[in-house]
Amino acid sequence: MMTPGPSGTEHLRRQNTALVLRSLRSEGAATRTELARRTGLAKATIGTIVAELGTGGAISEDQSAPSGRGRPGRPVTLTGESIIGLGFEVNVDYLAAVALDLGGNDRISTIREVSGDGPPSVDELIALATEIRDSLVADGHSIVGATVAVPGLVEHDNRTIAWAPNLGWDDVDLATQLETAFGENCPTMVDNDANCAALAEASHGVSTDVQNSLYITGTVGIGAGIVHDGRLLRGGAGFAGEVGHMPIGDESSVCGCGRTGCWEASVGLRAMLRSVGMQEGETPLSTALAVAERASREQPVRDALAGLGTSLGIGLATLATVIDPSVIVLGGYFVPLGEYVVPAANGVLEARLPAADKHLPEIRLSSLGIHAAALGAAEGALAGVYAGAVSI
Amino acid sequence: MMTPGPSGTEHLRRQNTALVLRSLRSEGAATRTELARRTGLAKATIGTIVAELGTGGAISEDQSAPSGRGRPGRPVTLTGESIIGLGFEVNVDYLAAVALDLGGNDRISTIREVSGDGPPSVDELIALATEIRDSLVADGHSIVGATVAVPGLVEHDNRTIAWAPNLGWDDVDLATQLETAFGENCPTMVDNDANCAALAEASHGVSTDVQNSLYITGTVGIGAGIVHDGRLLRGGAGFAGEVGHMPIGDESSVCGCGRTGCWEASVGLRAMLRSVGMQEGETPLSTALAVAERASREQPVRDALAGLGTSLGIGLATLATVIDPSVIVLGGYFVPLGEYVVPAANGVLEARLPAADKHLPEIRLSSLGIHAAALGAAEGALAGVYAGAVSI
DNA sequence: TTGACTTAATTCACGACTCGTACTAAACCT
DNA sequence: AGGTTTAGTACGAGTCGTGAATTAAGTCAA
Repeated sequence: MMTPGPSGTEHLRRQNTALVLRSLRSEGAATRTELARRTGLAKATIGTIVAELGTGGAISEDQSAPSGRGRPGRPVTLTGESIIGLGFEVNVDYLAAVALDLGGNDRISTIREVSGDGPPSVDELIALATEIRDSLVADGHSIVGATVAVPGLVEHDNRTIAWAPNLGWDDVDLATQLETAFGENCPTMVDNDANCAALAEASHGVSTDVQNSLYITGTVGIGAGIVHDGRLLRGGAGFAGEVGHMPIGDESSVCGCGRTGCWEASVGLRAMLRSVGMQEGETPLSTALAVAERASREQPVRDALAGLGTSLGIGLATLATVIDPSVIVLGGYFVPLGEYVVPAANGVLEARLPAADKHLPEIRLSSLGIHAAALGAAEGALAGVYAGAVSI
Repeated sequence: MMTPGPSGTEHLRRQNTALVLRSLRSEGAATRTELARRTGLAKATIGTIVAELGTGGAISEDQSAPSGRGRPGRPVTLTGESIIGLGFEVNVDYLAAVALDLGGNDRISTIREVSGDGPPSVDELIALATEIRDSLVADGHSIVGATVAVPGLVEHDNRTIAWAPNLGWDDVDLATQLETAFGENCPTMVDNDANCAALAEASHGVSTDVQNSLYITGTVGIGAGIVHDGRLLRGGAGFAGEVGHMPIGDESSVCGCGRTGCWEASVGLRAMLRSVGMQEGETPLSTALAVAERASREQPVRDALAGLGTSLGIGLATLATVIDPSVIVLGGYFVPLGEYVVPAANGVLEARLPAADKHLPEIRLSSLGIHAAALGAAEGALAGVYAGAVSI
């Protein structure tokens, strides 16, 4: 049921160090005394931890802070410039990379279009990853880990891609390939892109204020990332969140997977375009922008989008009934169309949720854009530090 | 995102003590040397922990064990006779109580029919609870906690009933009422009955071998308990698992909640009876036994139950797509009808799950019967001990 | 029966950790 | 200048886990 390993005293120190780091991140810079109050640790303990963190380059000390009586405190700030987590996203038409330091600043944030046609190759990803890593290492940064977000199913060990139809990278042990490419010790993980985006919204986006959130990706397919009690819900085999194929849609609409009645056959990009009678553009986002532009002028388009919102709401109501998120974040193509689909979706939630009068999840629109998945991947790479699993 | 408190050295000891306890429970009795190997702790540490556990009455020591060469080890067994977790279940027509010791033996297991008609009163529960507690305390047992399972929504703090239509116990702060009734320090929690049953199956039932399971209650209503990574999934407000009202059923069937299309309007007890053309009996279980008896003789009944299995399968496929359980446990009235509904449900899972060829959840039938919820509640009361949160 | 051998459990000295108290440092106020 | 107030540090005490050495308790062979 639960199996953390044995704990020695140095584990205790990592735990408390992580506690200080989390406090600095979530509640901002503070003096040692203030940190002692926030964490409940003794002042002496805070002193040694902060000193250690200082030599490790995780924090910087602002000079003095005049405030009323007494000796002024010296607030420590979580800059962590030299401590970096790497995040990558592999998508059909681009590669994205984000380098996030402990302070939460993205020191690198890149999108690289894929050269030829067809999805990128593993070699292209490795080239991008090693290039970025090398430049960071050359600048004296120390990298604590890397995560790659992919559109597909990832094994539960977070190392191997089980099934990624859009990339054709089936059964690729991506984590090991990258680790050997990096040469040095740089623990690497692979995760689903929706999971990563959900983590990004929960740590840097619009759902930072809650512990339970549900992120919905909206492109041609529909995926979900579920954050429960601050942690990703991955499921027994790592395949949780493939909500696009929930059998709750119209039985007459055929899904790309060959089945009928899949949710994404009703609310995916193609279904949306069919309902408004428009053609697909360059990217899901540009397509949605074009639709939003027409919706601002034409009532029938607005009506069609409200219908889409209803279908969306039915799926969201199903999901909310099961996992009870505090916040639902809509991403991808739903963002530009938010004002047209969210009211209808909200109406369905109010009508269908068993505990609607007690508690209703709040629908919000993603604010992170195309970097979401890579940012969440980088955050995931840093997670071990904040959890006390990794020492710095 | 994560907020465990500060850790001192005594916390470390509790952590490692809990590690030993878990090892003893899940892998059985062992000598100190064997425990050191299993947990990774030093032999000296195991020695002191075992000694402490011995004086606390959690373990007992079998005398010697002749096995080949060398000094024979003295296996320690997790009897924990004096350390008790209490579990209660409040249902419409009965109260159940289970007293579970650390060794996993239920020392008391009682069902009490409710006297008058209508659901039991809070006073009846308190009477039963204090009676059982007093008799255990009189026998020298020490009670580490109590949990009450109720059919309804429980606030996220696990203390207050938010909504229990079948009991009429809305907005009752049951935890505080029981704690004051107990007098002494006996931390008490309240939880949903499906959650408790899920925990029971995961700790003593048919899903002990996996970390991710989904339990489905089948009575007039349908509920779910979700165990993810060995822990209950409760959701942002504690309302997760109200799957009976997922909007995935037949739009023409009216649910008891007044809506249409709820899953339980298609697979609840009443819907099942309608499909086979039979009347409701005394209890859901006796009703299902009568149906199973007729199904063993009449093909039309079997056909109707297969149809029910298909509806069941659609809901299970929806759930499995979202949370990816390794095992699905069917409880309540589904148990006697298992052989008639499971094959159809399995067929739907195979046809509908996106990753069906990679991984398919296994449907199993509950083995714990009517005590399931109370047993899980007792297990939940002991959970703090195994997690290292409570010292003994 | 005796003595070598093997394995289990305990003892002990050591290092790492946290904590509380006493002490020093650095400001402001009168 | 001297007092006051608050921040940070130094230090000893107590707890914990660890590894090596030691003791305990059997088997096995002669």
